[in-house]
Amino acid sequence: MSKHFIITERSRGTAARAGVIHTPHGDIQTPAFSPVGTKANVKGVMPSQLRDLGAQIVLANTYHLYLQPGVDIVQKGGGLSAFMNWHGPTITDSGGFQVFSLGAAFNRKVSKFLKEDVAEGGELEHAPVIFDEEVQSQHGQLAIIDDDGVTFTSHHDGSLHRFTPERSVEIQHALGADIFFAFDECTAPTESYEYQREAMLRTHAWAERSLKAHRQNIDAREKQLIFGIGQGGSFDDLRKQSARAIGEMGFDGFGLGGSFSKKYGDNSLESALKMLAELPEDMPRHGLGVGEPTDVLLAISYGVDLFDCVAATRIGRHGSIYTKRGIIHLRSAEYHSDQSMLDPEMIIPGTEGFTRSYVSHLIRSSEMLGSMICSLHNVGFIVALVDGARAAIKEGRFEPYREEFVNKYAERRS
RNA sequence: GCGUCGGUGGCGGAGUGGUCAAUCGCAAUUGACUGUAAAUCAAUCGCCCUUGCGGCUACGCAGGUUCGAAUCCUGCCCGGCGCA
Repeated sequence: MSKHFIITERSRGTAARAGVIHTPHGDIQTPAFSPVGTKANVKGVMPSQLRDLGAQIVLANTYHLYLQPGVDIVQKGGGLSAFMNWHGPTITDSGGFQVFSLGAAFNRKVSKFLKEDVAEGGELEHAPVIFDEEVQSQHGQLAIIDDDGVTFTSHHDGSLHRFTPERSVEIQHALGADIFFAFDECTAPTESYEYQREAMLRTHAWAERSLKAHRQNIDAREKQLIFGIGQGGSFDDLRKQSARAIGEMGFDGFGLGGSFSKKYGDNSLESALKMLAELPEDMPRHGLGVGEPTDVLLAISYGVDLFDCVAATRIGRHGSIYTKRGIIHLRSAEYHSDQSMLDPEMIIPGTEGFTRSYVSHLIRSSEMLGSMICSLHNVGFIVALVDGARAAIKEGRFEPYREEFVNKYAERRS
């Protein structure tokens, strides 16, 4: 069925597999990690460096590029890949996650109309806004969901916009990534069963519409792959139901939807991963936002082929790096005069020769080079980790590879 | 030497009779960050302990006024500026 994805090796004892995805911009050896370049750039890392690290794909975001610089600019630049001078395979996320992160579906908070939204006559002056107490202190406001789509205000200028599945697909066609996602509604694992089910069903309906919109564009369907996203939160039956529904629609691939932040508990990822067993075997699976080292290996063991995650660049920018013995915070006094190499056990191309003391100084003094070095290291670390997993799968030793890494990674915590 | 302004926590700088261990910023310390509204955010930041709307010592130094002073008065020390 799907000529674009071929599984070449399977791991014994786990669902891990290695394969290759064919795209117009080149083949992707899977499993593969995609650094996140939300606004058509991986923060602090040059495309040439990404290539040196062995990164094969970059993921960008529909919501952000739509608002800035605008789809037409990206299009005139030759499409996402050329525009950002990457020239390799790219993925775009649909904007569905923003529906969530902008506050809307956060923590089952009741949406309410703010006073300012209502004019004297009692009529809405502009779109109502979802109000969320948890994010209120940091951010203002946000987006509102209905069955047809999402209305939101730009975080740049407050202007009003609306995304529907059709609109998201249209924008993603214009951006021109090799792989893109159907518009979905992401939820927190802490949502109630009722809401989780509602959001899942809405996501399925949006998936159908996204797929239809994609198929209607004869040009785009030749060049781009569309992945449908499964949801269901922390409920096994919903997860399975969602996987089956999305798996049967005829998508080119599957996106594991959700938010797996630690604040939702340690098991939210693993319970969601079980849904993958319900999918057609030869369907490529993408773990959306899965990127902590041990999570990546866990996901691979469940048959995930692609990943993207902001963590590598975000924690790097904030001065933390992955090591085989866990995350370390370079800002810490512990490393202020530590003359050892950044990570003696994992030397990433481009970071050779930098000492912990030096990078600690850069971070402490807010020099951007510090953030760049740490980001580069972290992206390289995850790419290498996944490369290692791929090699291990091919050699039939994925489980020992994973076990060794996980054990060592946890050492430091005690 | 005279005049004048000023001396507050690691630094900068509020406070100008009471609820001040002292707003705030920086630095420091620790932590968070998983489809990026994040080069962001949070906590701690005089000493002691049984960590409590607890005890103690603090606002250049020494006295004084007052129920009560970082805040008012006197003297001294130090610094900036001006005049000699």
